[in-house]
Amino acid sequence: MGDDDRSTDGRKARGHKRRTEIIDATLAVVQRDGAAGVTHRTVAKEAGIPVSLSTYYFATLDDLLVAALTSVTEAYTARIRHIIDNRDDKLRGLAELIAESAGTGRERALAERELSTLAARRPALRPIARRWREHVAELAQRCTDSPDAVTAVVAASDGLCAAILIDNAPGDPGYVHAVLRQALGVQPEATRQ
Amino acid sequence: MGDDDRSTDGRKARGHKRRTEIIDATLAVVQRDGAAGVTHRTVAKEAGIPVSLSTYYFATLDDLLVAALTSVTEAYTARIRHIIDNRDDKLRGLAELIAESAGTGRERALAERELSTLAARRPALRPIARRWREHVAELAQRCTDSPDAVTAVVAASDGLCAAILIDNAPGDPGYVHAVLRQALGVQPEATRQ
DNA sequence: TATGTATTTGTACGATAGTACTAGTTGTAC
DNA sequence: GTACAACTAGTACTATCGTACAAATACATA
Repeated sequence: MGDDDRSTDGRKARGHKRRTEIIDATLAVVQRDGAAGVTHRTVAKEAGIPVSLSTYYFATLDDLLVAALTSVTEAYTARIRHIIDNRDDKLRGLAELIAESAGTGRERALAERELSTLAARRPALRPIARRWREHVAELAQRCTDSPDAVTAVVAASDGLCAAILIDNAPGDPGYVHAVLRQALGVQPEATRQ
Repeated sequence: MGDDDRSTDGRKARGHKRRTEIIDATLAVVQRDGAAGVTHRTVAKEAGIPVSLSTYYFATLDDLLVAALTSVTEAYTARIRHIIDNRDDKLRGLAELIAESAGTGRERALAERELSTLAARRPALRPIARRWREHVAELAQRCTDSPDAVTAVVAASDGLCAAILIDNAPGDPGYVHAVLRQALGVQPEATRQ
């Protein structure tokens, strides 16, 4: 009756943990070498496990990429949902989240974009990639009644991310916030929360 | 003194033509199978030429992808420039260009996005990918004096493209135009050309 | 403790990749 | 026409890929 992880977790829990480790290793590879660099071997090396263990949890490479994209998207949508539920100045929260992409999470954001591009070509992945967009839309709906404004905010959010990544611009939350407000159509002196 | 293409073109011109053919074949492969499907062999097969001919014009696979991205981006920026120079209702022209992505050019637009994502990871390609963004900005500057509005339009343009591609939405020029106007911050009854 | 299942590992096979190499062909300039 | 350079083509080498497979180990449960 040891008290280390192995004994207390149970097989099912440990299996789930391994799965998560492999997904994390996959994301690390995507961050470092891009989606094209993802192979069972590179992932296994990153995770410090034999190749056959990677194929044990993800029979095909496609399964692995799907799982990685799902994981990334769920994490992102969770953050947006948190802003929607707990934040008064939602647009500001969104701006900070976007700006953060340029800071510590730049490579991470790049990986997300790469995986989302991958999703455009795989119908099975489209619903997943679409989800974060729906969450941003829901956030925007709390700030305006205009459908066009909602669409503009969603599109601008995506475009701002891309701009920050490609232009390698500094992710200034204030600047991003100003642009989002512009897309929202609010007057600077009369911002709706 | 023949009058067929081979004789009149000269060696240099024919070489350039071959180069273009290979680039087009590359874009066709990207459209069909994505950037990951681009290999010297698939491109050569698509172009109907032996593999070694592809490597003759593009020593490495990277050279080929760089050339393909450059070609795509130049074509796109040329169209934007045409709108800037010859169109009165510039925002409308931009909207139509974006909406067109969902119609006949959907696969094409998808290829462009894929290649642009590729560019985010290769510093050498960033200036090229950035160029179309600068052109859109220039277009927007003809419609407003607000820097934030310009940024919003550029970001929204990119985001709208992505939305159309991923959500597979219908590319309605009127709708796109409305959203762009929203980003621009003009009132529906007082559109500044 | 015994057993069955989940997990882990090492190894191997066929396919395909990038790219180098050599030889043949074509067009141009003298 | 002759020589030179550009172009075209076939082939082969090495590396790495996805994936399959069998054996070994660990662990929960009876």
